[in-house]
Amino acid sequence: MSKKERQQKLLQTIDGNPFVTDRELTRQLKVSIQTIRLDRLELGIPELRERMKLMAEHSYDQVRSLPPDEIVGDIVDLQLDKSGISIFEIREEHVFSRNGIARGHYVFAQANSLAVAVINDEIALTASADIRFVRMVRLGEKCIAKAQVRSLAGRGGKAEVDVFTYVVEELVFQGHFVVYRSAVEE
Amino acid sequence: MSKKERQQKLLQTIDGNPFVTDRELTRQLKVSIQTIRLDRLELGIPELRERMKLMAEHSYDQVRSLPPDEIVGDIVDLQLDKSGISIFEIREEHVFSRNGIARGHYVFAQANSLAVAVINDEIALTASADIRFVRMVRLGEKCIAKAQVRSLAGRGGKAEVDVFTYVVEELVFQGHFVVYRSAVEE
DNA sequence: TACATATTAGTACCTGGTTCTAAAATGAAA
DNA sequence: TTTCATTTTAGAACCAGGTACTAATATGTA
Repeated sequence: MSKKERQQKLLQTIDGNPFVTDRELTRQLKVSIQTIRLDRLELGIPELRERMKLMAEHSYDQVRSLPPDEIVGDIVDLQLDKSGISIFEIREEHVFSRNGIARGHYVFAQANSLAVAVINDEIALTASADIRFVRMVRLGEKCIAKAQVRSLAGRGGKAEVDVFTYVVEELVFQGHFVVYRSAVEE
Repeated sequence: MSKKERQQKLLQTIDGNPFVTDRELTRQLKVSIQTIRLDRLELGIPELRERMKLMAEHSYDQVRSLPPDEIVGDIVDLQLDKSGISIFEIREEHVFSRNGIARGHYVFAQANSLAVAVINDEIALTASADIRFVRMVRLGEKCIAKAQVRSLAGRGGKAEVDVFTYVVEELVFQGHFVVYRSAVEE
């Protein structure tokens, strides 16, 4: 493998998983750790901790600068174990090309992500869900999902989260999620 | 200032700025660094790097939405209006970085895609669904989703599709989908 | 005065690096 | 084949921001 190829692969790998350490990269690319570090230097890729810091700052800024009605990012408001709001714009790649209607799983994914994000626990996984697609969502529409934590069992229990998704003022989706939460590491 | 008061202030300070180091905290609270660390220990506040890592993972997991693929999973068998089988392998990009467990919406997306694909109609949209994540799916596992059409109203009506997803022989997901079908172009 | 609690000090050690120097391997041109 | 540049590897010193542990000293209070 040439240097160019390796650096290409390095970029891809780190892009696919930014939490990878140099040591893990040596195993994947079969070169010494010094080479990895020279490559990162040449490519301008910061070290793991710096990458995590940048991501953390970015998300922190996002949640901080909560623009009341402006549409910017994904999660615009998050009160752990209480509520959250996320915004998702339906684009080309989310719709059936035939009719411009959003595929259900994108609308679900937004709600599911939010339901999981709002639960303040190391591990939060969806256990079950009861969902209803109230009306079709079309290309270009902005889905505003609002989550409310309804009940919250102690650590290691289950939480119930209701999510309502609106386009402007109109309800397009509703879901009742049971989220499994646990601090255990299995 | 009492211990309680100080710990209260510590919580507030870190909450207000999670990127603060212990050294900076000593300056603000006028106690030794050991006291700061004992306080963090008692309050269960992780160290700066761990805090940043958690934030980064949280936002990263959140940001990762579904791939812009038309259909999630490979459909390997399809008998329109009857049944279908799709295979989907859980890879890096589908799991929570922290624990390698698949995000629920991918498993849902596979089932949803299949439920829609199995309906032989110009437009087929998910109307509602009742789903259950039976067990967690892990990195590298192959999900085999099997769909069965249960009932089929005439054109313009609703169809009911059951999807069961397995890893090897083990059931990991089950869902009952109500799919809206229509030849109308609205 | 005695005792418990709280605080401070100091050391060894950890991860995941940076920075620097230097040796070895590899490849291509003369 | 020799020569030279590039590439790769190695190793040591050092860094931030900690943890874990031991031990000494303050401080309040009964």
